[in-house]
Amino acid sequence: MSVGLFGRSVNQVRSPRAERFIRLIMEKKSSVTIHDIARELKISASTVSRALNDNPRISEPTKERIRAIALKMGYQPNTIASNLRNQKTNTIGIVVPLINRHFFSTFISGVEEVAFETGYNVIISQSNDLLEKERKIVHSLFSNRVDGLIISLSMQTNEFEHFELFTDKNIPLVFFDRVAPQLKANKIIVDDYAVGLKATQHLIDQGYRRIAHLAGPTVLNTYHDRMEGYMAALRKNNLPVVEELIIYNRLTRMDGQKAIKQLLALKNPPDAVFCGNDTTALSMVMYLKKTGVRIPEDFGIIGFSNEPFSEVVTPSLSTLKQPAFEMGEKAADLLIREIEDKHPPREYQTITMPTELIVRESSFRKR
Amino acid sequence: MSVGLFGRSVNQVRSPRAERFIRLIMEKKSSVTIHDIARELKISASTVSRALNDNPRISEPTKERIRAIALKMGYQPNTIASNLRNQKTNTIGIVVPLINRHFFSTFISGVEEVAFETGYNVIISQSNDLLEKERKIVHSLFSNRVDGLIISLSMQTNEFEHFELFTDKNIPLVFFDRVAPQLKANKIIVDDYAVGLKATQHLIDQGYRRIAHLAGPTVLNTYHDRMEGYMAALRKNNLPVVEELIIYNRLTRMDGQKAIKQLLALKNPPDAVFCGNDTTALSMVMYLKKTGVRIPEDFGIIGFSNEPFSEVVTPSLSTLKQPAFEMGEKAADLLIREIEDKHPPREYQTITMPTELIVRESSFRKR
DNA sequence: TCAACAGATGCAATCGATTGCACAAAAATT
DNA sequence: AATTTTTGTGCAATCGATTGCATCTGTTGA
Repeated sequence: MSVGLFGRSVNQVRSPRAERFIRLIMEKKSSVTIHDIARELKISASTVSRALNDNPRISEPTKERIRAIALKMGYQPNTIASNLRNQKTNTIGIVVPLINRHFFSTFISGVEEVAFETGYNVIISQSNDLLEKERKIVHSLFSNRVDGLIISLSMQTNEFEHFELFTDKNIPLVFFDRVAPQLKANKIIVDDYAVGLKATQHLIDQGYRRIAHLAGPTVLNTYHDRMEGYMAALRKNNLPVVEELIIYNRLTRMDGQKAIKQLLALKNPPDAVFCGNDTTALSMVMYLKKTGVRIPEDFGIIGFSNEPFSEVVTPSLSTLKQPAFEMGEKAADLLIREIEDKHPPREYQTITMPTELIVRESSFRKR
Repeated sequence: MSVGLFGRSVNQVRSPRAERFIRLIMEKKSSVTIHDIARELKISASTVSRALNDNPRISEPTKERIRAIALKMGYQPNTIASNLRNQKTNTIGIVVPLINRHFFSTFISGVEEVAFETGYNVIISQSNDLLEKERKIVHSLFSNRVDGLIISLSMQTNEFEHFELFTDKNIPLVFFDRVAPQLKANKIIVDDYAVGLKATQHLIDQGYRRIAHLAGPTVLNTYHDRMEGYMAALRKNNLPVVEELIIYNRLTRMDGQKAIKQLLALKNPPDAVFCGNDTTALSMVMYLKKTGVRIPEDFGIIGFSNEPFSEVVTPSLSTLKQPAFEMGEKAADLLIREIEDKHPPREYQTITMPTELIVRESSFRKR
């Protein structure tokens, strides 16, 4: 019996070791583990683990020996194993509608920078503005046990059940840009109402009197609030809010062109427009140039978000700048802070970032 | 003794369960595991695992019961545990110099799309063009046991030891855009020599005769090859290669402005320039407009990479388009194929993607 | 009636790092 | 000299999913 047990124990120890050995020598395929180091130094894996984590319970000379051998053997810790044991992945997930949009990629860049400094990895996914894809991604990121999630909703998102995976388990969640008011969670936004107000007031200050607005889907807070701001500015200046001067669409380039045609076709057309983004503002500029309307003399335009092209078109585009990079930094900061301060019961913050009115040629006519 | 042992065994078994139970009920903090499902159905975890993986060894009725309960209990698999056991993470790493550059973010978008379809996650990092950060990232991605890596080198990268982590263990690696010729690995590039040739030939065809070139750091293949192409085109047309007409710098906006000033200050200045990127081409256009030089009549300009702004500046910028999105798709495809076809001994591919000459106003003067 | 076999399920080890507890040796205290 | 305290290590369980092998039940065929 005793022999049997011994035999088995040899089996347990030897056979996998032998296999590992073969793999190591023959294919160089496997990696060095703390057990390999332990065996080499005839000590236990616990000690190796503690030494490499600089645990005070291990003596300095032992630590030295272990570190030296670890380096020599080319040891690289297996983060997966560590993650499993620690129930922590040091990874945060980001979901954006589309990675290659300037605002989003700049935002991500900000997140990544803070995350890297703090020792976090970033897993990025794009929802392509599809609810179904967003759902899958959120599930997948949960299964990958990200420590927290930063997300801007897809255009289609109108229910939020998939986020309960996170909220139920108290996994930190930060929404940004496109958020839903009913969600109890942290949010990073800009004051879109103020954006609408500032943009419209600027046009009024420049002497435009019949101002149109091209809005995105107003189920999204960001477009809704901007429109409210636009209307508030008109009222404040005793200008009428005219139904036919407000157009709703998805703010693509084509949408911009369609909208400007539609506006100019009115029997009483506008003399300026506040566009929901720079893309549509740009397509209007192009169209107006082609048709010989003078900007800003006959027609004023202001966009939103300060795309890279806005500064360099002719005429250059007035717009409002959102601090994308800083928003990313802030989001990462907020999220990581919450991941690491586990104790205090959650209370949700909404951080409003400043926007900056950038006046360029497309709306600047001195009186 | 026996009581002692029993006591201990109770401790081992009960105490964690009890703790889990408390967490589950009180804080809803923990997750459902296959063991929870197993206990619920009074079967073993193995069976649950097999059922959820649709293993034929489990009978259909049992599978049904397990699936139903799993759904009801809100089971979400723990990918970490699975990864550890399977020695596979279904994750690929991407390293780019800067995420928020149009070419890179579009490339990433392409990678992400293919990865998502194939069931892979993507971890993204930016090197900020710093070798030291690139090293850290590569180590970190290795420790996270990514199944493969896609990378464009930082501007500083002049040694490649850190990639041995991957090559030694036969972990697939794809370089793109900025690659090093000495690396034995898969590569996705554009034919930069052809780029230089096409751009320069186009300027010549438009009647420009004294053509300058603004090049990036020629240690990088991409800039080197482009310059070679430029020189080849001149020679082919019996035009002299003039030392002082070739300027090397890092291709920032400022660099572009400095370069055009320097060129115009020559006693025999050029009448056209082929810029290493659109950014510098743009800053030249801006400068020339300001100083009253007519484009394209007096001076021709062509850039590279077709940035979003290139189409919309006045005059619009001639350039060459690299298929960023398609390159990303291709890279992901190549990488994943290699991850999954483990058997065939590696042979390295270099895939050259087509570029497209886009002629716009900045270089188009019909004769 | 019993061996041979197929089908369904369970046991226990495994992936690699971490950690509470136990324990031995050395140092400090009385 | 005897006892307590400190210091340094090791043992074995744990995280959750997977899987080779063993086991059990029921069926088929000789």
